[in-house]
Amino acid sequence: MDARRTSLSANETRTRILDVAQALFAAHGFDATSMRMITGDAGVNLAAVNYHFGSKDALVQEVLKRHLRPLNGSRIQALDAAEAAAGGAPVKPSVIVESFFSSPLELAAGSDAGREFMRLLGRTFTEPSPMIRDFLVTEYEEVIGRYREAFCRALPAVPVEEILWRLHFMLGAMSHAVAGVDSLQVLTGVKVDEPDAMQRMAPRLMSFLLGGLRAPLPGPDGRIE
Amino acid sequence: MDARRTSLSANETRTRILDVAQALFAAHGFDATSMRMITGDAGVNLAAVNYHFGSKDALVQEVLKRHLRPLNGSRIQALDAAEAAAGGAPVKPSVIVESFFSSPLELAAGSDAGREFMRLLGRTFTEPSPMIRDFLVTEYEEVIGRYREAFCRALPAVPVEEILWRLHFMLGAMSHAVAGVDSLQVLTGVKVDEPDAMQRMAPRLMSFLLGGLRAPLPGPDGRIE
DNA sequence: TTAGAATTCAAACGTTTGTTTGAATTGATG
DNA sequence: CATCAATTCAAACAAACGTTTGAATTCTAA
Repeated sequence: MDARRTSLSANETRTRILDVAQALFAAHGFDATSMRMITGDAGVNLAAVNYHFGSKDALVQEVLKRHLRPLNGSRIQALDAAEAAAGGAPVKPSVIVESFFSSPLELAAGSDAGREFMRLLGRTFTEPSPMIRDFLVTEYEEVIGRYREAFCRALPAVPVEEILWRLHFMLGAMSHAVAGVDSLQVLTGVKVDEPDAMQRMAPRLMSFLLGGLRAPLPGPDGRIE
Repeated sequence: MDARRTSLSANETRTRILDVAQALFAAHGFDATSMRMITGDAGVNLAAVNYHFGSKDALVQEVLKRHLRPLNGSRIQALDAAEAAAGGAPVKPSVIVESFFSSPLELAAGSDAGREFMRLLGRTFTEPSPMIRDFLVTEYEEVIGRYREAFCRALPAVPVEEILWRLHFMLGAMSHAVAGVDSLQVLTGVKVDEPDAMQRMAPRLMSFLLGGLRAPLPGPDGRIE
């Protein structure tokens, strides 16, 4: 009826669905977000999600892929650059950590949508659904492999298993930190919701991660020192 | 029809529901676990949950409370003991960390059910549901307050906000680590499923946390050193 | 302008969800 | 043994879920 535009272009419908779905997934979780909530908020027909994406599961994957692909791409790019700068020599652990964690932190600090996505991604790691589990394994396979190799070259004296544990811990710390984890947020009083929270958090998290990475390994008896 | 016992005692029905619910919640998440799955696996009638607990939400809270109450109780007990041992003087940060994190790690290492519960608890932190959020805030209020105070007394030179950030990071690292986070588990190759995984993880995590806690604070410009 | 593909739409599909009901059964107490 | 409360049970409830359908509409090209 409008003189200018009476309906959305096909691509605009897609991106509006993706934007709204990301916001709702982040706010309520995948299961608690219904197709009717998504299409309602997006102002599109209920059948639009199935038409454009096939199913709700496919939409979930598409929402995650949209920003995760570029994110892991820039992680690999950063590691490539660091290795090139090192010229054959192993890259320093701190540089590896920095190149792995600066991309997501910049994404989270860059825009509201970026913060929203990282919050969603942090929650996604704890999703037990096989579909999401398989998706994450596929998406992270390459980047984790590259960084594991880089760590092993940088710390040849440290057993691989120890490196994997620390990588696991670091991923968990960042994941929870950017996810906000509202409960802990309220408990600790740290406000992750504010727009500039990520800028203030990033250097603190990076320092914490490097401190953890450099911590002395526990002896065979479990004693720390 | 059995000569020995034809039905369950009322309390046995309750605990069987709690046990089965905990296992299913940990395996599939709260939303993806239906009342019919719970009552079916427990071998009780569908209406039993509503009769004994009132609602599914109430069952969720009861499952969490059952082990979280004693867990946070022993945390406070450990801090009490540490403060008594210090006799008026501030408790060393490493001792505070140890007293906070050793209880959950022991719980996770003690039994399959303990590991299962800690895995569930780790996932619970990322649940966006208001009901769970409010529940966690209430349950953690006291213990977080006590430990925050202890940290502030131990590190008077460090601003409160910095302490809260680090507490937040440490909680995230442990939470993710014990939750297993199957995706990362597969990616990093770290097997958290095995029975003795927690015993091997605990000292490594503790060392990592202390390293992060002791890391240098970033300067006002965000530089680490 | 017209034919055909792409997209939108309202309506309904069959399932599954958590919860409730009222009768049947069990356990404890007198 | 009789009584009453506690518990279990099969059955049904309304509501919400993801998905499908076929017609209506819009867009694209010839």
